[in-house]
Amino acid sequence: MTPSEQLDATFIALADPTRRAILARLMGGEASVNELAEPFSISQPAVSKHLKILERAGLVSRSADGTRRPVKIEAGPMKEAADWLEKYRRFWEQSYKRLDALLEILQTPVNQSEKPTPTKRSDKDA
Amino acid sequence: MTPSEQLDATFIALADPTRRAILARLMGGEASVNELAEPFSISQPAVSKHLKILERAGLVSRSADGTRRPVKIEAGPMKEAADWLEKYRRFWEQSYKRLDALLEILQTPVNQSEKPTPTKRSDKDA
DNA sequence: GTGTTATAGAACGATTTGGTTATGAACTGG
DNA sequence: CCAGTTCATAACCAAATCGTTCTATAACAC
Repeated sequence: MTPSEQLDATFIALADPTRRAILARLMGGEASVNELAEPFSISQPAVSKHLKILERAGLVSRSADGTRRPVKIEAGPMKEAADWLEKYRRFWEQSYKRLDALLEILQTPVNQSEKPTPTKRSDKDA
Repeated sequence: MTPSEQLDATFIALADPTRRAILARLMGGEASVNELAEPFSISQPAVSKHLKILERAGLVSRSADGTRRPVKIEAGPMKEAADWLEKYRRFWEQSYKRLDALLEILQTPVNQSEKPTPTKRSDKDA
């Protein structure tokens, strides 16, 4: 899986409220499929499908334990997604800094700065 | 739009490599639709659709300028998504700490705890 | 064994996505 | 006014999502 495909799978997995709720639930510890299905008022096969999408992204793992398949949260891919977003956090922080700088410049008395559009006025003035 | 729907829209928007590339391109400054379409070898209407999804998530904004509709990146929703992921970053950092603590506990002489699978470790270690 | 429980999978349907081409609307410039 | 540019929209298609119900598998309990 390429890094881009990994990001695809992770963001797709996070783009559903049921799956985010499943992850939130799993932060409290492992859970079986039926335990996960109960509070969501959706059928068990629907939860199995969500788990497959989460598994595809590497966000959860399962361990066979008899008939149970306890689901456990995995952090790795989420960190990659967070790192990706971090790049943009830096960008918009820079933007705010640039905006601050611009506001400061706009408050200084602007007398003789550069002309934005140097229209070729040749004979009338200057 | 509820916060959950906002997160849905944001993660959906980020779950496509073309849209992530568009955002990356926009970090270099505003761009017109055709400028965005060119490097991706997809049609202009396809880019318009991607922009609509990005706009729905509030990740980009457009300003009417004649026939041009320059596209600009917006930081707000991305920050919300990053904050959401941050919660999980804290979780897995805690997990690592708990793992460290567990490993430490496991190295202390365990005498009388419950044993689910009492492997025959009778006299050597402990 | 039989029966129950836990889970996966097949089959189906409605909706959404991501792409296309063709067309229409709005502004620009001669 | 006419022509060209920029962009959005409509119509369409293939594939994926998200849900359902029904069934099959696998392990446990009796």
